[in-house]
Amino acid sequence: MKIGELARRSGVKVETLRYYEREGLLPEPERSDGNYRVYRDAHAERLDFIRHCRALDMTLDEIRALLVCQDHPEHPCEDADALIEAHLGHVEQRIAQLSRLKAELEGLRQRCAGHGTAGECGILNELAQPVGDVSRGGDAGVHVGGAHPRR
Amino acid sequence: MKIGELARRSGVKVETLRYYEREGLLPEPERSDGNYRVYRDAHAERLDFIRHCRALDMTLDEIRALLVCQDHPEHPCEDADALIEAHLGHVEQRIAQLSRLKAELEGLRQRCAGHGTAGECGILNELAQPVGDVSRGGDAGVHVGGAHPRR
DNA sequence: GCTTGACTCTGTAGTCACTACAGGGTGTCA
DNA sequence: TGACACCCTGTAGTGACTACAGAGTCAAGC
Repeated sequence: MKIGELARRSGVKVETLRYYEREGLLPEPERSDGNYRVYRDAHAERLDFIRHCRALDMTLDEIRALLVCQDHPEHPCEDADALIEAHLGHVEQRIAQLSRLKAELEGLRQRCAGHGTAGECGILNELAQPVGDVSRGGDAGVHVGGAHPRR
Repeated sequence: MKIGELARRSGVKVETLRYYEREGLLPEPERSDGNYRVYRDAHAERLDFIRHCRALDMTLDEIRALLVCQDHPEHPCEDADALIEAHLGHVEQRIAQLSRLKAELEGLRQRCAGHGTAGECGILNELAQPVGDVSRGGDAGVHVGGAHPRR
């Protein structure tokens, strides 16, 4: 199948497929006479794996490491286990952090009735205070992103 | 005060201060004879505001919008309120999403005892399945990042 | 054979919020 | 005069894509 069909089947954009190939996640497929990429089912399956991992918010580096495990089924799977464990830790940390943000935002919201001037607004006045202990401090190694989309 | 002192006081790196100036978040300070930036207390206060907003995971665009509200204290503060409300929604969506990921990761972890080969590993086998309904679908406009740090 | 249009190719640049560097200038102290 | 800390501008790198320009390929219809 050509790249467009793989894209439609998998829900991954054509540009992203080429990007994954450049990044070494998808092996280079054979080429047709006209230099078009020709994918096989094995590519589609590997892509399922990658998509599944990305849906779990893993980085491409983490996925690369898991793919190495998958490519060596005779090796012990401790590395894969450790990676999932660590990633779970990151997700939990991020949830805790966002929960703290949520609490502060709810507090902020309550400070304004919504029909005064900006000068009297409790939200703006509160934000003008130096950062409290809600800060994102301690992010080191969390690797689970913030509140904004990446696409 | 010079840029280094403002950086030390605020905990924001020198390069980031210059970046905020380029981005129009911090007004251009006056310059000394030697072309050094000379900051006043008003700059430090505005920086507190920005830092506070960043700690709440707002984008620079959102912060810019809030700064406009702050710079016009005579205007009504509805825009600021709406922005906080929308941002809170994003944070809540992201928490819900990460909670789903967490549940799936915990399920994955249970599938492997951790002392077999990669070929038998329940984690790797599960990841090889196409993405279920855990996908990040519906991200549109969430703008609260994933599970990885941005610095 | 020719045209149209959908598809594909490579390569480059943009996104966000910084961060890191190169190559130079300034200020202060001994 | 030299050493050193600090500052300046400008450029490029990060991750995971996304978007585009300019060119080539392929099948269908005339």
